[in-house]
Amino acid sequence: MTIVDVAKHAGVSTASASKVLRNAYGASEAMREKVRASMEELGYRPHGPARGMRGRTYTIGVLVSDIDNPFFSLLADGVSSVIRAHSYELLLSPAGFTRSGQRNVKDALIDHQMDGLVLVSPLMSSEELEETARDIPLCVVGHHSDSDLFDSVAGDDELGASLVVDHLVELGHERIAFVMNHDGRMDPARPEYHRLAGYRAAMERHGLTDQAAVLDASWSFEGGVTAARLVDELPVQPTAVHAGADIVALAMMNELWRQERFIPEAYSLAGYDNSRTSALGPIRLTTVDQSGRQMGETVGRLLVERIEGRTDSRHELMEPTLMARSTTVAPRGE
Amino acid sequence: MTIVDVAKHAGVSTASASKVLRNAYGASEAMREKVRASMEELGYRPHGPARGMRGRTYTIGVLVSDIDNPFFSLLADGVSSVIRAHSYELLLSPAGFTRSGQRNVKDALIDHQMDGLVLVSPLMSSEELEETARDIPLCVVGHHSDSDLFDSVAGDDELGASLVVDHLVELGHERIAFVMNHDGRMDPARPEYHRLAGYRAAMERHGLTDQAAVLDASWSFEGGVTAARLVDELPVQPTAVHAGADIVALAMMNELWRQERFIPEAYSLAGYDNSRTSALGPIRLTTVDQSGRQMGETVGRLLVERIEGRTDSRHELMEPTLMARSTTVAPRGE
DNA sequence: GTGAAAGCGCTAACAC
DNA sequence: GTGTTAGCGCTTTCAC
Repeated sequence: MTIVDVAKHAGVSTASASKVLRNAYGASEAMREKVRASMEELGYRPHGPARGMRGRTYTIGVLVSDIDNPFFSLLADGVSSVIRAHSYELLLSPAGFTRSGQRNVKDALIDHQMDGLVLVSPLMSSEELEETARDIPLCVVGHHSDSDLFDSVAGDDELGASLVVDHLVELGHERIAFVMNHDGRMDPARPEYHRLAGYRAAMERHGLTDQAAVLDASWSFEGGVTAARLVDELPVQPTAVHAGADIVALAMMNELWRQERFIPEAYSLAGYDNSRTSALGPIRLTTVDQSGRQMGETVGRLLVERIEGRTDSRHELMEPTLMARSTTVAPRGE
Repeated sequence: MTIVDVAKHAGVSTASASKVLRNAYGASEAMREKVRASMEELGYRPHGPARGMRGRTYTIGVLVSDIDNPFFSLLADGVSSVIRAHSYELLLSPAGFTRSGQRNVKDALIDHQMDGLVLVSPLMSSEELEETARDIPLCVVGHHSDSDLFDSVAGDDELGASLVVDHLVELGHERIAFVMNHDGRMDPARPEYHRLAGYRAAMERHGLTDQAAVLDASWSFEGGVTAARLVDELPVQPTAVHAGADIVALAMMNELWRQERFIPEAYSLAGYDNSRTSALGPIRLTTVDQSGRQMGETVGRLLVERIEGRTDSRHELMEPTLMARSTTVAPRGE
């Protein structure tokens, strides 16, 4: 069942059938009807690789570290909903947490002639991203950039972190610690760089610079265990901790729970990401919502624009919102 | 940069270069060396669609409802690790929870000439699966089947459910309710059908048939809210509930928490899936582990075997294990 | 607005 | 073991 069969059945040339298939310019309405009817009747399905050979694959590749992240799920949904409307499909590829793994998957996606690429929080330098952008339309998520060669969509991490500090200060806290992901200390492309900056700026704005304490731990479950220990080792105990990311906060809660200590009795705790788990009854973690779905929609829109010809770059910053829940309360005795 | 360039550069025919590329039979070691060196030197990358046109795409498509499910993540990791060793790539496609959406995505995957397909808990009849299996090597996960046309990997749900009942009985429970997903009542292909059977069989084995109570609610967050209400409406309160799935148990905990009631004080509660959330400190849900990674590895192995030529079908049942945690305790006053 | 024909990069069949 | 060549299904000039 090929396009030749369809053309024969409809009594037109393959070229015309192809135009109808692609909704391309240069076919009369009558012809479109005829061809579409034949396609329907014959149950014709276009052959992906054959299309990819000459034209487009109508497929957008999305690279993520691992798929076990509720934020990615929302993001993928958002991208998917937008690009489907333009008859593109979405293909997701889990690439792991190593540079080489991500590079392999990225190359594989390019080899498969994806029409566009989405890289989510990639472990790649800005140079490598620009290199990639020369090969394929590119939109990067969660990487702050101002490159001329690709688009980016990121949360306003600075604002998000300051939202948390403002909320804690409003509750009466002064000694507020922040858990930092070491990797991003010096890299302005990373979200944690901006969250730290937002935390620092907000503390200063409230005249609390002296009360600030930054703990060094990776943003992972293991990092959360470390962070819980680091808090205890602080010379002066904070009354509140901004964990920087939900996964860290959840691990800290887990670790304290193991020691039969509880949040918010031990200290107030906030995360970042509004993961599904954070909303659950017995947890109710105060966090920051990034609206993954909306970010995904933006990504989809930017990528389709770029595939259709835009060449100048766009860099969107999305506004996060605070989700105040049960893990942040007024400090005791103050 | 095509295979023709590589062949020229290495001073061999394109056919030979192709053989080296595919690790196919019929090329001397000397030739392999030469060609590989040229590929390296020229930075040659095979063109996916061109390969898919004549031969294989070296890509396996995995269809999942949505990617926000920790079990899928482990599964994908497992599949990926096995197929990579055979130089296949994995492409994941979130297809949503509707029949039509899943069918569209499945068709798109076939159109793209995937070499094999993994369908995870598909919303498709066994007939439709057999239909699909005529088009493409197929392995289905979480669908109990004995079809001759495709392979399947599923957990031993009957055993899993009875493990939970045994555990609860051992703690001293007798009035143990089970939350059932209505959709699967009559369909022996569905996991819930077997979990219900396992629950019933175990209750009978313990002489508790009269104490059994099956509640009808969908296996979703919303279903969990309903289930919590249904438990309260039972004429005789159970001392323990097997929620059938973690998501249901978590929603039930969440709903009770809203009413300022707590697990296990209200009643003992068990889930199924060993989701990451279930292990967290403040939750510690008793559940059943399905070892998603191992299932994924099995899926990968079966699919590669089938792509390489096996034609008879395999149906693997994987043994689950009980994860006894804090939500199941001895009933009060007994 | 429509059709004929070339050719994308690769693989497989077959000849040597 | 190695090379020659046809052709996969589609898109895209370029005539008409």
